[in-house]
Amino acid sequence: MSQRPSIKDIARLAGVSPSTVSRALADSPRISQATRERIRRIAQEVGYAPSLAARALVTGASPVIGVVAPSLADPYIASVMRGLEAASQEHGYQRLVASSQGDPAQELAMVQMLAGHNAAGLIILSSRVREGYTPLLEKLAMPVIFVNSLHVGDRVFNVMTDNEYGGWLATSHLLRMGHTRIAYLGGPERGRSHAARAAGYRRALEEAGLAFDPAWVIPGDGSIEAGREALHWWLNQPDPIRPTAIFCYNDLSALGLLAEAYQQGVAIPDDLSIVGFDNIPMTAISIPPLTTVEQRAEALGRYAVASLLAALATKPVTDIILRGELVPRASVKRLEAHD
Amino acid sequence: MSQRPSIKDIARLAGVSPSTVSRALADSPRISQATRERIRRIAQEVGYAPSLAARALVTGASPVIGVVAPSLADPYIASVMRGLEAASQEHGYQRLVASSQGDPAQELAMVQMLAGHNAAGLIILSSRVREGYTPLLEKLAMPVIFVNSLHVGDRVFNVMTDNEYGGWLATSHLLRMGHTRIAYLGGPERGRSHAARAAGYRRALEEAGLAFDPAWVIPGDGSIEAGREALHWWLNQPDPIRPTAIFCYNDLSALGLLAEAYQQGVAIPDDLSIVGFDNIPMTAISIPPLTTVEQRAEALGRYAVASLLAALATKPVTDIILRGELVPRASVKRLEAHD
DNA sequence: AAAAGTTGTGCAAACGTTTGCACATTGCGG
DNA sequence: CCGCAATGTGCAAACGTTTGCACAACTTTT
Repeated sequence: MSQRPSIKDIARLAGVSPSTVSRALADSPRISQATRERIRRIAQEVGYAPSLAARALVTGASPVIGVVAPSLADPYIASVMRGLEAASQEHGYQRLVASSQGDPAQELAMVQMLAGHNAAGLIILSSRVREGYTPLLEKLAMPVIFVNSLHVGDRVFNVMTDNEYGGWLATSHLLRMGHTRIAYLGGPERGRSHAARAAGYRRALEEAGLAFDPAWVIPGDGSIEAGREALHWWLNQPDPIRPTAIFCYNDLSALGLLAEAYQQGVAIPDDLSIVGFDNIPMTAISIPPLTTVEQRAEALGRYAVASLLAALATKPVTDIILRGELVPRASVKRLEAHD
Repeated sequence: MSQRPSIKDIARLAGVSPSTVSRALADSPRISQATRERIRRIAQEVGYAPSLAARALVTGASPVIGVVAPSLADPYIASVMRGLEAASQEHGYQRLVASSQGDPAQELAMVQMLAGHNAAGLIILSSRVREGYTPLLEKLAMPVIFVNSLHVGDRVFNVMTDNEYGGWLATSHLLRMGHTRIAYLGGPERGRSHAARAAGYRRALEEAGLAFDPAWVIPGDGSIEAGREALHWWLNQPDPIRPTAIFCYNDLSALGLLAEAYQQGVAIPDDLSIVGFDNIPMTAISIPPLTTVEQRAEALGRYAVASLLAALATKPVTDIILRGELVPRASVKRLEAHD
């Protein structure tokens, strides 16, 4: 048996027509119990696996969900993937995963490719494409779910973390703990999440009657390295007006900051308080454990699949916005009220 | 344009036959320059994207590599993925990724499914299936590369870390640093890597004239939690003969051990020395930075793709074994030689 | 005992490509 | 002016499924 067995081979062995085999395997009610079982048994014996390509061709859709992510190395993405993974598995869908390396052009190319696979639908994580999606999305015959970006279109839906709220939450927490000089370590410039978290940071400050100072928005890209550099930025600030706290775009850079602080002899949280974002697994075991904003990444993934499935069933779908909670740990110090 | 345009639509618009369109798009030399360009232009205009399902059906293979991994949440797997990702992208292959949640039965099911997609080949990471692959592999019409497990078959090849050597390396390092009471925190029981690392651990001990004591192989599964529990195991050992060092199956559990030690007031490395395995990014920023064995995960991924491509081109392929190096950091203390 | 329904099966078309082969047109040498 | 190669294009089969329709063999109703 050098070639994979096809439905015809089974038909020959069972002495029936290919259509009967197809129906027997698909549990059609028009097939007698006896035939069904005989065919099933033979299929089992020869190790039959249906050609999904052929099936996709005739039915016009295959049971795969196309997933595009900017990177697979990011633990936050990994968590979303887990949610996607679990939820899609439960519904018998597989995933075709492509990563765009954070490059908008690549992202568009990946989407084109996945479309060519007759994917049932697309899930796009943290898109780096801002404009320029619309013409492409219109050509796509399948529904598209964006996770943590915001796009509009005919069969386009969104599932997101309320990043503005998250940024506000983190900053408010620092304010409540008595901090007034709070910096923000930013994320990837083109990402929407970064802009929203920054906006929440700004709103919290202004609500507290504090001025927003663009000089205290530290450029970064969400990497460990960016966190290390942020610590040096901090060290270079003139002492009296130095920030007492930094809210970081994500946990990864917060962790980098923590590590560098340890090496440079800066005590966290005594000299400097830190808040992260995402609540990745590592934050629970960092030293000190990191105060952060839960982002419910796994839930994000599950909701994305749920929305896609609903769209496929042409049920009504609405955009979903998830609010995380603050996870207070040990990287923030309560400051005395000075008077 | 509600439906995706097909080759026939283009043919009609260009006033030629579908076959001519196919050839023009495939750069066949039998098509005149003029026709080729006209067809190209039209295809561009209508936003034509070929149906990969149809192509797969007739050519019998599609440009996707099936990848099976036990989990996507593991940073070591993430690194291998990055290598796979980059290398396959470079050669125009896409990846269909499925995760088996560490369950052998699921793993087999995933392989079946990927076969149904006419994948060009399969790459299987850290397989949890020991026997029982052979009948399936024989039916598969495509080459299969196993990463960090060991299977044999007609078009089956292996790319692995020399885990036995790695285990030996880690243990030898501890011995060289003066430790004689060394425990091993194990990994997933069914995984081959665990067995090999344990074997290396044992060999190093025996070469040094020390007895291997099965009671000092702490059961674990490579999770952060397993590391935490290992610390409590250590605390429960009677003091005079307590191990002075633990070699951990992977960095993740070593990191968990570190965190728990910090919480319980156990000083690393003063009270206890730790060596991990994998050299995941986090080890560089843990406190203290973790001594570990580099596993060259990204290289593993690249080599896997390279082997697969070679097998597809029916070039000779040999199994590849990668040796990592010890990455000495600060989690191991040098013990005085007691004369 | 004929008509009508029920049950199980097969035929053939369709999905969008690729590709071996045949055909038509052109230009060339003899 | 005929034959022949070279060049460009089309026809039709094939890939492995699914599915609407037709049909045969029974079973039930009248």
